[in-house]
Amino acid sequence: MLDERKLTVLRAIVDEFVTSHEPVGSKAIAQKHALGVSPATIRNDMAALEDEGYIAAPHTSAGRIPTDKGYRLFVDKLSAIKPLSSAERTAISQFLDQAVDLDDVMLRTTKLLAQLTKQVAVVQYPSLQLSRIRHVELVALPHAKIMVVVIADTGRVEQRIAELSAEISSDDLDHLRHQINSTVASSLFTDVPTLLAEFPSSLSAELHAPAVAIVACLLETLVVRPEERIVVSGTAHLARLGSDYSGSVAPLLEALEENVVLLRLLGEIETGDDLQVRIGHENHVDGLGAASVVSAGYGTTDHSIARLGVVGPTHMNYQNSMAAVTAVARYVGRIVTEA
Amino acid sequence: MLDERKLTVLRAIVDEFVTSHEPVGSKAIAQKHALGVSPATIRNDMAALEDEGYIAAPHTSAGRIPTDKGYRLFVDKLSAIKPLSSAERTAISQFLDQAVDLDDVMLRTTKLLAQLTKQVAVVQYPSLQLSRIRHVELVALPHAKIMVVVIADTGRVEQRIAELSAEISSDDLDHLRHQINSTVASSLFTDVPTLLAEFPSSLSAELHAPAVAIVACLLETLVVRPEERIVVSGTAHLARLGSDYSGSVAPLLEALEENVVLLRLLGEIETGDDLQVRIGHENHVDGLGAASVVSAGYGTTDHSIARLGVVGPTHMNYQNSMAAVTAVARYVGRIVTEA
DNA sequence: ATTAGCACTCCCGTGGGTTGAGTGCCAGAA
DNA sequence: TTCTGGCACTCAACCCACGGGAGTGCTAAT
Repeated sequence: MLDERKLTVLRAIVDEFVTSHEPVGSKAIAQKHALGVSPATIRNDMAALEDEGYIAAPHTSAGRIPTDKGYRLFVDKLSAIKPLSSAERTAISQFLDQAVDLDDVMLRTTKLLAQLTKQVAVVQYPSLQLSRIRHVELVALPHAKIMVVVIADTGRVEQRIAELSAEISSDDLDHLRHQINSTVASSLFTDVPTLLAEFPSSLSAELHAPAVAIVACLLETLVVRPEERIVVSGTAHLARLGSDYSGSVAPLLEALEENVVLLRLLGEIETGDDLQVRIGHENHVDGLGAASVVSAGYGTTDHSIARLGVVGPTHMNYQNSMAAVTAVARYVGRIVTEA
Repeated sequence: MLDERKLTVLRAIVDEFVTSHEPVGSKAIAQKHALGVSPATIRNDMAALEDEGYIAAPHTSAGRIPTDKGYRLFVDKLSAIKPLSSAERTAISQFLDQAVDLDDVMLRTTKLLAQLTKQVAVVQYPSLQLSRIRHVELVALPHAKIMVVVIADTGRVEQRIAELSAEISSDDLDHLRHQINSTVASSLFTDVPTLLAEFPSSLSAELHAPAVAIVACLLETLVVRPEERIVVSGTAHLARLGSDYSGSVAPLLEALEENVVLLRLLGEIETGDDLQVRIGHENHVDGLGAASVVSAGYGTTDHSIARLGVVGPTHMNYQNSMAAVTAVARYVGRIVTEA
């Protein structure tokens, strides 16, 4: 069906269109890509590619542009992800190593990805679902309120206010803190409900009520409604798109502000090597039919704790994006897990 | 120079242009605004307004559009800030009261402002410079590292890692924590350097080194490099602008990602009633010559701790924006200071 | 299987004519 | 003086016709 040369032609069309953003004709391919055949031959191949649905013509007398299916084949079979230069790699690690806390790591990562790819970068905070508890801190506030601070092993810090029915003594609070920490320290967030289920009953009567309130607060924060945080950067790159982007940027900007949509775009957290590319309508999000997402999980090599990626037009430079996403994910994973 | 009717004409032009985004002519004003005079009279007034620089004509046979100077006069003298409806007010307070922690308050505030004004909303976290310390927590980590967590009275939480030269015992850490807290609790962040200057020397020899490291970390976080956080929302509204916005949206999007620029846009933190409107070139930021910023401080009534506002095209609806910014600032100030 | 040639299609830029909204100015009315 | 109706003028926007050109599909020859 598709012999070697037809694939080469498809690759040429994608390459060309990605740089020029204009329909590419048979002549241009014959000249710039030195296939040793005439434009007429290319035309026949192009007709075949069009029949198969890999390319399409905006109108009769224009060149061809790749379809989603064409990009898909290109990404799967025709593009070698060339690794970044060593200069780039050292730049990445240096920039990220300057980060001073987790927020800073996340911020720097988005900035970096956006700059490397010239696209919009999206980075998810380490998921609470997959984190372990490093420490739980209880801070007494006025009016019988307790601030519950949870520190995850990834450096992520969450806090919430619990309201008690009565003031609690400093000693009792110390006791509670110690008991809670020894119960849940270094266990998975998802295991916390089980571990703390019987906890209040194990205490003396007067500590029972405050313990219930605090545990409820803890569970609310970590399990019932764990906030999946996301950082976005590089939206200015969308302004470039303007006219030669078939969709409108409005739905894209909207999607970038909706955590739920973003998480769906980034995809499920998987294990292992999971560089993922979603092209055009594969995203199944209204208004993003002309957008692609390149994403990967980060964490330890065999265990992702969150995802990051870039969002751009379907005619983006996939090799570059894939390389950058892969490299950055590796570095961030290292930083976040070793901290 | 400018009699009453000319001012009315200017107001009419601004009103009309803000809704239609198209140059407005003398006939339209005479009809829609029932001034009781003929278009010819309006034309004379318009000629005068143009001489004074309040309005301008894109080309000979088009209507007039307000200049920056025109908007300025409009905002200063011609627009009554009509308060929000009581329905809107209760909606605001209900939505904000659902917030579960400071991050949530900030996030909800931007979303709310963006929705109310249909513009880009910008909210600054309570400035560390103006906050008081509620509590300092020290958490021992593996490898002789200490996580220093600072909780401000506004609910803001900052954390940083301090590296010690040797492990420290749990008791010693408790001692340090207690000493630090009793020294700095409820004092201004800016006073912390003075308060802790002599602190390490007051300790026993073996606690001296770790105390120095921890205090250094604390100062780094709070004073030397206090991170001014900012949340932005509603960028999708920029997509609407497209053609009838004289500037490009690219520099706007860039500015929105640069904290430094954003802080400059929001303006200095002042005391008292400080609703501020910067129109077009008054922003003194390249590429934002066609953008306006409406901002206000929030906090207690006599003491702002940060600012929030909206950014939009110069032809935005100032009354609406000013009302929304004022109202939201009041509610947020209440929530943040009473927590 | 490849290629040269050729007719065909259709986007796009150009130029001219027309339209219409809006202006500026003037002369007369209030 | 101030306002108004009238009128000539300007100029962006729109329409339309036209030609150039890029690119295609088809066919016949290699």
